[in-house]
Order: sequence, then structure tokens, then C-alpha cells
Amino acid sequence: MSREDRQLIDSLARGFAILECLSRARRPLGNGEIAALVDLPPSSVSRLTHSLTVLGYIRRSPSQRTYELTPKNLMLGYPVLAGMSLLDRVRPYLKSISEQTGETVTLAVRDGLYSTFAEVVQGVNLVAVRLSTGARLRLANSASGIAMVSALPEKEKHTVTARIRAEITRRGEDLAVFNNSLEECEATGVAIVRNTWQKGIGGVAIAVQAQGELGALTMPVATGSVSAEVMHTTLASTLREAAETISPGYEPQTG
Amino acid sequence: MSREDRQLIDSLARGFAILECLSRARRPLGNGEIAALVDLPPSSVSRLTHSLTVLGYIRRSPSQRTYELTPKNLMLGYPVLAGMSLLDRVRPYLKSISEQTGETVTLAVRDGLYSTFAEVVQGVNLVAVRLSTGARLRLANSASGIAMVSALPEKEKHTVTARIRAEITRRGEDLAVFNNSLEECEATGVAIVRNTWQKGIGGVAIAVQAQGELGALTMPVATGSVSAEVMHTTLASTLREAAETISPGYEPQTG
DNA sequence: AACCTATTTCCGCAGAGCGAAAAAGTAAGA
DNA sequence: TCTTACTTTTTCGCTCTGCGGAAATAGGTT
Repeated sequence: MSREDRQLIDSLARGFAILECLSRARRPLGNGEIAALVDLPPSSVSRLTHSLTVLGYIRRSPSQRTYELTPKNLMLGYPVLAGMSLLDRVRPYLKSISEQTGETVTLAVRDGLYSTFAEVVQGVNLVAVRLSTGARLRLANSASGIAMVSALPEKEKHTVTARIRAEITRRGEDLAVFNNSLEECEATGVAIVRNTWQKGIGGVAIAVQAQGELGALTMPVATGSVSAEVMHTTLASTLREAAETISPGYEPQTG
Repeated sequence: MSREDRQLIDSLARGFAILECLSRARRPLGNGEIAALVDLPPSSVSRLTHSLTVLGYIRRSPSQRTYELTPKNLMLGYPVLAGMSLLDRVRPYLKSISEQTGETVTLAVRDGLYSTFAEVVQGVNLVAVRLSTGARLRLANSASGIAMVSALPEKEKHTVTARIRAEITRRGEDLAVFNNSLEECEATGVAIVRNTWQKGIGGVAIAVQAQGELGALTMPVATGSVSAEVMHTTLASTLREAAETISPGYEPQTG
């Protein structure tokens, strides 16, 4: 966080740094671990975790002396979900596609340079990807991200792709992956990535829009059992059909 | 918030007061509205909303000069949902009960003196209650709350009911409603309330447990079209059957 | 252009929050 | 049981962060 912004309240940022640290962790964390991960002194972390506990956003297991997020955190997401008309429109399709394919099917929405999953219908296939509402990926390397970027109005697309490319460059990653995926999506209407954000996982996604809201109908798949060919053919077709009904007249092919 | 706690970081609490204010609002709010609702000076609110915007948790519509929560808020709920074994176990039942009844079916979990909805399968009935993940009700007057309270271990139940009764008393509400509902739930295993937290809405709920996690399988219903008798008979039976499978050998009747 | 309202920025100031150090808590090993 | 090592919490001196009133700016209406 930049110290140039005199109006940014530092202690608020610190509190959120801790919440975000816990949201990325695979298990509850102790104060010392949090302190190391967010690079703050242990006494400061102790006070911050105490405050977050009093406020109800984290709870502590006294026996383990570790902290984890509470269900209260779901509360802040409620109005986001409740107010999302697109979600109501897309929900039946999430269900039917998942039943038809056995795969996990999701609606993702854009959130700055991230793609956040708003609703997830868990697939019943043995190797269907396990995912939950609130999971978040970078636009840069996720199928949902690329699908949404390709569907932005030209002006905004230009701005957003520039920011994405700057981020990729800053991280020392390969620009060609993003560029190729975006190009292919613009040609076919469907974004497909494999093993970009996690080994063994890929995604097929198509942009959908309703009432001014843009999202991506997405199927995350296990690349070990779902071939690139199936992604490009069967799954892509399934998504195209659904998108055609969800956003009639909306032409996702802008390439 | 109590000023006796010297270790509570005030500006953190202020930030969350604003987020919670926005989570309760039915529409985006301007700075002045927020300032009035959280009882802070407008200049303080301006700086807080600016900070929350930079951190990504709210966004501003420049034309309306109003703020609303972003999808990033879903991120903090992700590990709560992803780590919930009970949810995986209950999910198929949410689906099948909703298909069978046409009603909205949910899994609620306890969160202090609140019941928070972790997953919601939206019903297709014309008057099925609309609800989303993250919705939150008081234990005191919700079916899910009462079901969970009745299933707590004796010692904890005693503590929690005392806190609930103190809250009810402090708010000047009628203790008899809570007492009667809890008593009935302990006798029948199913908690039923009508029009307690919102006119026109009621709930039927039963406690479920798996791997040490306690929750409530819940059906919120429109009281204008679903009679008390149907709640007590058909819906209650449906929930009992499901609970018997979800938590085999777990005896919710402790009365 | 004038007026009104809402919001943001500025800035003096004091106390809120910082972090190092001390104190307390906890677990493991002898 | 005692000792040691490690983790966490609390204390407290200090400074600079965040506060809020006032001034400036922004935006809409007449």
C-alpha cells in the first residue's frame, strides 16, 4: 500500500491485511505466523487480532492459539449476492449444465483485476473441481477472467488489458499466455485455459450479460481427466448454447 | 462498542461499522447517509470510505456519489464455506428437498448469537422466499437459531440461552415467544416460527450435525401461502427424514 | 450567475496506536 | 516437578496517525 495517500487509514489496512492472510491460509494461523506473513510486529498483530475477534470476524481456538475467519464474514457478501440480477437469471443454467456434465459450474463476476465466483454448483463427478462461493482468481490467467475481458466495451477493454499486461510484466510472467488466450477467446467466444493458476486445473468460460451486469459462465475442470479437445468441443458448445439463451442477441464474439 | 477495552482499535471498528451499514442497506448510500447511520462526522466518513475503496471492499458510483459493497467481500467468506464439511454432507439434501417441495432450503450455522446462512438453494415456487448466502438472523427469533440452540450441549445451551434472554430483555421484547419456541422444539425436534423476524415469513428448521459441526437444515416459507399446519406436518416430517440420514444416531430430541 | 447541498481536503492538535520491552502463558524435556 | 524455550499478551513512553471542525471544492437546480 502506497504511503503517498495521506487519506488512507493505515490501521484499517492492517486489519484487512490480516483478514486476507487468513482467507488465503489452508488452516488456522497463530499470531506469530500471521505476523511473519503480513510483516508486522507480534504485539501489533496481537492487538489487531484481538480487535477483529471482538468485532466478530475471527475467532480463536484457545487450545491451539490459532485464529480463523467466522461465518460473520459471509454477511458482508450478502448484499452483493442478493442484488445480483444476473445470478438469478443464470442460476437455472448452472444447475442444468452441472447435471448434464457432472462438472462444477459457476458464475464469476469481475472485481477489479480479479474474477470472483458468486455462485458455485458443485459437480458430482469423482474428479469435479471443488470450489466455493468467494473463490477468487486473477483476470490474467483464468478462463472466467479472460472471457469477461473479451466482452468489455472497447474503451474499457483497452484500459483493463493494459493494466493486466502491466501486472503480468511486473510479476515477470509470460505475456504471450494472456495474449494468446484473449485472442482465441475473441475468435471463438469461449475462453479456455489449462494449468495456469493451478497445476491440474483448467477452465472453460463464456461471458454472459443481463441488465447491464457482466459475468462469466464457467466450468473449472480437472485437466488430468478432461482433455483439451473435450474442453474445446463438448464443453465449449454447452456453454455457447446456454449463453445464447441467457444473453439473447448479445454477441460475445467481438474479434 | 465498549471504551473499556483499551486494546480495541477504534478506527478498525469504524471501518467495519460502515461496511455493516452498507450490508444492511437496500441500496447504495451516500457519505452523508452513512454518516447519519453510523453517527460519525462526514469528514471522518469520507476518509473511511476512501480507505475502504482503495482497499477494494466498496466502490463508488461517481454519478450518484453513493457507495456499495464489491464482490471482494465474498472473498473473506470463502474459507468459511470451503472448510465446512457439514455443508458437503448436507448439500444433496438441500437440493432434493427443494426439488420435492419447491421451497427455498438452506443450511444455517451458528455465529455468536446469530444464525448465518451458509448455502441457499432457491425454491422455484412463485412465493418461495428469496434468500442468499450470508443472510443473517438472530438466534432468538429464527427457526434455524432455535433449532441449533436446542441441540447444543447442556452446559453451552445454558450459557447461550441466558445470553439470548438477556438480549431479548434488553430490547424490551417478549421472552415468552423464545421460551415457547425452544420448548416446542425440544419436544418435537423441529423449530417453527412465523412472522417473528419479518411479517409474512416463517421458518421450519431442524438441527444437523456432522464431524463436530452443528448447523440447521432450514426452510424459510411465506406464511401467507404456507399454513402453520403444513409447517408442522409435511415440512417438519421432510426435515426429520433428512436429518435422520445426515446425522444418523444423532438424537436431536433432548427435551 | 447565484444559491444550496453534499462531499472532500486541509490542518492544528491530542490522544490513538505504535512497537520494544517486560510480563505472562504454554508446551516439551529432563 | 522443575527448567527451558518459545509464543503471546500487556505495558508504557512516545510520536505521528487519525480526528473533526472549518474551508474549499464539487455538483445540481433555478
